[in-house]
Amino acid sequence: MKINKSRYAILGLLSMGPMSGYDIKKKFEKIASNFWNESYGQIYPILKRLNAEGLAVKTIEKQIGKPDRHVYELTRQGHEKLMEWLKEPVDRHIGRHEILLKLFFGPMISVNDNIKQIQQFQKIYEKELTDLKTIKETIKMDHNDQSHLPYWLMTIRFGELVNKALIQWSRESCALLEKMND
Amino acid sequence: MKINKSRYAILGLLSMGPMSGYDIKKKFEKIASNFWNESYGQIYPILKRLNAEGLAVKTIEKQIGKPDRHVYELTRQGHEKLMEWLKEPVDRHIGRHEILLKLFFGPMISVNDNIKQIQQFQKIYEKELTDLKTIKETIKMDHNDQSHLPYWLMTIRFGELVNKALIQWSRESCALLEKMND
DNA sequence: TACCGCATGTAACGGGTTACATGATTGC
DNA sequence: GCAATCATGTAACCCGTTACATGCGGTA
Repeated sequence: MKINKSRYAILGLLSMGPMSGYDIKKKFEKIASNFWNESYGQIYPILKRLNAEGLAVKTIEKQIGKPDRHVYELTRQGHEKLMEWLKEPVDRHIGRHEILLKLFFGPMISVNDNIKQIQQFQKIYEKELTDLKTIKETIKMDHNDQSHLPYWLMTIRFGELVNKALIQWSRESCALLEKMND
Repeated sequence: MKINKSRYAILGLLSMGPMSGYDIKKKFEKIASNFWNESYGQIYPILKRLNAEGLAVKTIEKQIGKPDRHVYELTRQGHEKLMEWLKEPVDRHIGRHEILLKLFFGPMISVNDNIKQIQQFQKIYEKELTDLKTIKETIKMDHNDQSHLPYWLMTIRFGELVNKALIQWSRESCALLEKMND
């Protein structure tokens, strides 16, 4: 059994207020880019389907000088579908980290080349850790009602802990490889 | 630009010795299930392509009472293609953890329902942590040459650190939500 | 008798990204 | 004059899983 997460991601954003496809993309980039993103290629067809299935209603807002906005609002059924999904247990998520695959075949290249790979990997997550600080500030500004903030901060904390673990692993692994070099 | 990781995963396994599609699947399950898996729907077509592109050669081993084995062996070009890829820098990997998406819309359901979600999430990674011990033992048996072992243990260590971080996050988050309940 | 392991493969489907098409306004 | 922002959408891909088809031999 396979469920479409993007569908629920969009349903979820709409639950916080009426929005257009364009708004949805921007919102994800602004406040959830640390763990989620959606492309227009997903968003627009999904909105169409949500509308067809009676989970959202569409209103067209005319604008002058700018294209029309197609604003979607959740129906009661939409809210219910979302809540159902929120209560369903999550399933295991396999990482498929490319660095692990490369390291798995480590002996094919030199120890130094492996060290370089890990160092580059480490840099990615060090940057991510500093980026998280910016997102944290952004969401503290953005939340309209009190209720979302604690949950949003949990997603930040998740990123902090995981990134720190990845950095620690990088340091450990490099140290190990450097010992092998002697 | 988009590269096919499965292709290189298979190329990598073949670099450790001639193998059939069936062997490849079993090998991944046995020694890399903590971070990688491939389905037959990927493996067989990829092997066909590797052969067509001159990266692997195919030999058919007849067996009695069992189906023929189509054994693939890397060519020199195959080895080179693999080494090239191993040296290419890895790119950022966005998690798309369903639990974070659900938590993001946490206020839609009760605090207790959110706690339940996190507890279930935590259980998954506690189990994963104990499973890692088994895999660790398996790979200590399985490695034929000395060279791979340290790298394989690094992939295990990766899992240990990340899973521990996820468990810690679960505990912290549950504690936070329980405080909100009062 | 029924299922599991061995072993190959394909077809259908669903998920997701990227590139493209359109077109007005605003700012450098 | 050029790029960016606003705003919608589609088509072509690639990636990946699942289900199915085939068929022998051993075990419970």
